[in-house]
Amino acid sequence: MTRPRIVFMGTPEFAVSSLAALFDIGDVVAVVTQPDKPKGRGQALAISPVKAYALERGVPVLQPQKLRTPPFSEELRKLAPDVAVVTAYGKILPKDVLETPARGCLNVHASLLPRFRGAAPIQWAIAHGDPETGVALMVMDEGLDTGPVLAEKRLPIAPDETSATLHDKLSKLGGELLRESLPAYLRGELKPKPQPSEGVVLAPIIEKEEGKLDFTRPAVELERRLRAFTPWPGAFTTLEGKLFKVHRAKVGQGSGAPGTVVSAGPQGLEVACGEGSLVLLEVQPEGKRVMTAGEFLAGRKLAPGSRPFES
RNA sequence: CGCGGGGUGGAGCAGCCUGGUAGCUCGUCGGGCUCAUAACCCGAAGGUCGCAGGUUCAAAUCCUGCCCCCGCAA
Repeated sequence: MTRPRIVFMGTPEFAVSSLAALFDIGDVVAVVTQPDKPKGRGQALAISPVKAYALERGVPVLQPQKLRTPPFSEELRKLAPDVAVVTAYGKILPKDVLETPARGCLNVHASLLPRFRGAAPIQWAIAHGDPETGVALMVMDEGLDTGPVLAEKRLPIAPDETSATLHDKLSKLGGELLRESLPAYLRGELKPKPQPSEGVVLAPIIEKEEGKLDFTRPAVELERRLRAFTPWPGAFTTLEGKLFKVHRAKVGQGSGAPGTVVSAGPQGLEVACGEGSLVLLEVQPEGKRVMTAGEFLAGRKLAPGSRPFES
């Protein structure tokens, strides 16, 4: 076929490399992204990373408030797309939208389906302690990440992986997956393969509360969650009523009543957990910059046996 | 004008309210002790207290403006 007409839908940084890949595959006739929203300390209106990139490439940008009223599918139909590619758009697509592109809507999802269906697959893959994850290209249906899979690429999860690092790797991998598989799909060479009914795990959107450190849990779990929820919402507790963030920690062998300080020194601030202990390495008191546990302890003595955290 | 915390020797903090000798825990340098150690002892260097004005006999401390860092929120 001639160069396919592609409509891209996506919003955050993660989606940018997918969009970039599409320019090598066909004509990107429009980019759909979430409306501009106030962001940052000054509450200035910010455009999405996808919009910024689209503007750079001179592609028309659509930012519908709603996909149903007025019917977004009408606008989409006028673009006569051969296919729509969706990467982290942030909204459920209604049926009439899914049916508008001639070859359907494809989704780049950041997990090995059917594991981690949902909004936060990267985070949950780390939180679950999975040894590997990946990206999947699937044909969208009306369910939540339930469509048949066309192709996937795998990636090991490093022991010190955070969602920040994994996010970048998978984003890039998503672009590669599109370059390799989308042309083949458009030529009719890829067969959608229904997801197995076994092994389904949901990856619900992360709430701020998820980052709260519960020292009654095993240290291994807390350490994984810390990495999973970096950079957002992070791992935190409170110290004298003020927010106390933990940016880096490792599992230790100490023991004691959950939440008590096992040891405090240049090597870290060791806190007893339900199982084992968590050695806090980099922390950040509210209003302060990130600092090592040693630096923090130089100005704030925490005696072993005390229980300063009020989470 | 979205809310809030903070800028004090190299690091982290106290002092500011109730102006008048710049303190603490580390680090650094020199010396000592020890089989040894994140140890301990002795001594030393190092600060225009973010910047600019103002009030005052006197400002880290009170007042005004500006710069920078950070938390919340999104």
